[in-house]
Amino acid sequence: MSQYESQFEKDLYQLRRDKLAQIAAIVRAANPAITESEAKYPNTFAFTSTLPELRAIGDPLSTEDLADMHVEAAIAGRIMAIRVQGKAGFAQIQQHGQRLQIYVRKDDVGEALFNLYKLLDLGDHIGVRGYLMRTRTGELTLHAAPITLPGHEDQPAITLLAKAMLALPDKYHGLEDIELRYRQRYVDLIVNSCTREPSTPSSERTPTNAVIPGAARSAESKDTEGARPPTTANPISTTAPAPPNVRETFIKRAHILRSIRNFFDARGYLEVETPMLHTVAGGAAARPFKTHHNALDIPLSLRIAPELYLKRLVVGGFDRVYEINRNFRNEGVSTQHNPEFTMLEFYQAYANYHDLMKLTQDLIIHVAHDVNGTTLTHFNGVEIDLSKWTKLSMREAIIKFWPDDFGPAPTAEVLGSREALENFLQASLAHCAEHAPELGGGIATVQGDDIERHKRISKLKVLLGVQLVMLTGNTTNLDLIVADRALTPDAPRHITPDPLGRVIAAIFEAVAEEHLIQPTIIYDFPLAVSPLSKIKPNEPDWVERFEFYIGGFEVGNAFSELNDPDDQRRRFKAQLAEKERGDDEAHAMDEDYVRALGYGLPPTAGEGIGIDRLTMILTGSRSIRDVILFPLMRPQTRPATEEPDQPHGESAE
RNA sequence: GGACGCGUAGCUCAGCUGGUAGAGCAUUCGACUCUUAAUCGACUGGUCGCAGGUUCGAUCCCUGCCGCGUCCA
Repeated sequence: MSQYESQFEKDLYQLRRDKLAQIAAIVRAANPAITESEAKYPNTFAFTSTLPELRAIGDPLSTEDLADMHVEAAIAGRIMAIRVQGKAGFAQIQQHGQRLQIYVRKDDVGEALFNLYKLLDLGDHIGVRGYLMRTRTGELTLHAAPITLPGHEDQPAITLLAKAMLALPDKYHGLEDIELRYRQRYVDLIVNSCTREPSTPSSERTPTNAVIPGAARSAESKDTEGARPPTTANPISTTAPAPPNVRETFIKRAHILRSIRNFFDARGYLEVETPMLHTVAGGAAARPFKTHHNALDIPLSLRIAPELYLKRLVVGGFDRVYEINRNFRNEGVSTQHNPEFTMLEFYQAYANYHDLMKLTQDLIIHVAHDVNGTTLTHFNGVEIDLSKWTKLSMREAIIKFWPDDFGPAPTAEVLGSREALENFLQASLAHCAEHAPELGGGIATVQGDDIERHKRISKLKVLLGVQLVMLTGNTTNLDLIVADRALTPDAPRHITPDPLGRVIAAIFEAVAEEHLIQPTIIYDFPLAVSPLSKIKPNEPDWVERFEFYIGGFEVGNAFSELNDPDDQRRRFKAQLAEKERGDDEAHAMDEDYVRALGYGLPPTAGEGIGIDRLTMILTGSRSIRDVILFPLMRPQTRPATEEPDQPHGESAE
């Protein structure tokens, strides 16, 4: 397979090799001591300021100030715009997500260096020495010229540091193809990391009021990475939604992780790392990735959760532990799922789920303030206030969000008995069929808002119909629900019914989840879906567990941990029975974990929070792939093309 | 796994129920010593995702496949 994706690319590569050789010749003519390879790919460049640092110095200063002060500097960065006009030229250099213009004039740098400048291309890394000035239009600019700073005397005003052999995408539109942005994240980061607005200062007339980038940020944010002016939204965008500032998103992600660690460190939690290679993948309901250890010749699974190991540590006396790392679940990809994702899990001895409800709110508010400076965030066009939380029990949520089209909402009693729920679901489906008959004729007969309503109703009809089937085990009445994969018309007439708790949990997801946009804690889960949680003192079918939802999806999951080894063994056995029934996400038996509980797990509460999803909320990213640097993609099959000549005889690496 | 949508130059996109493809930017060459989506002039660049089918003729219509996206599971 060719290393080039097109003839264009191959020609360009050769052209750039030629230019690189010419540049090396110019460099070596000026200084014969420099080797060919050093001239083409220098080892280093001694910059005096990062580009954001230099802008912080220069932005507040007026044209006159700059002329008086003669601020000399050496900077390094990537060329993101270049314009040559006769015997002078401008270029924009990008570093740390910011840009600074440079001005190169033949009179100042000499003929040889100006020839070198003309050999530069979009995307090249260069080092520039010079002094700050403002152009006629007021833009802060580094005027390339010899400088007198110690160590920089007699050094060239322009140094090529690394040549771009491939062309950057359109300088105006950038890279908008979503697939390419994920596959070639490096290109995405280059071109979608900076507002394309020229760095025009507000300071020409009122230098004292000028905004210094970074000055407005919180005191603990000392890193230049984070130092950006607040105007990061794409200012040029007119119609199409521009790609987000990718760099900003991932800087924020790092900030979120740092903030979480600070939060837990300050509360006496120990950060630990537990195995990712498991002999028994447990701690969650999910299918694992399977792999194999050669030397030991044993099958292994990538972990689906660190839960059981973290609780072993609490048994061992680490009363407060947390872990932030990758989990792997062998499931489909969507805007909310990536097969590998980052999870925070933390455990606290002598606490229960009520304590964690409080801690969760504190954590989210802490992180939001740390990272965004506010608890307000925008997601899917909705403003979310992360400081205002609602609490509903799962049963309350079902009642509250029960859709009108399905008649009156169930009562608490209905949700307490199989027979009552069966009768209720039958009545609800009948009510829907009777009161929304105009929507039964297909989507072509409905218009406008009704289409959305129709979609919602038919989706719910299927989901609730399926739950009725799962409740009774009777699949006879399948005409309603053939859309469901698990229940095709070929399914057997009678199947083993689901436990009541499972049906209730499924009904909750169907009717309530999408409404949980503002932060909401849903507490008290059915025992049937919670094999690791402690039972509620007065309700043997319900456990002390909550999940919290933001933006319409689950972000975290927490419970008072089951610490009775006998009960835990029974629950695992019940899960094995589920597995026998065909539920391949049922929990596996973990004998060693039960043994650990045998030594005594103190009363403990634990929680898992999806870091990717939390990052989505805090950065307003609609897709999980926008907060994962390299989301899983199917490998691309490039057409094989002949590659006859390799001009420089590359070694096979 | 299912439904719908998308795939045209390196990038961003046009392309009329069918007649072998266009623009801007980038590239290349030329002019220009304060430009900033620089400007002006000239040129180059394509197996129209892949494979079949219908047709005298397919980027366009049909089928299958591949990749991506959105929604659903």
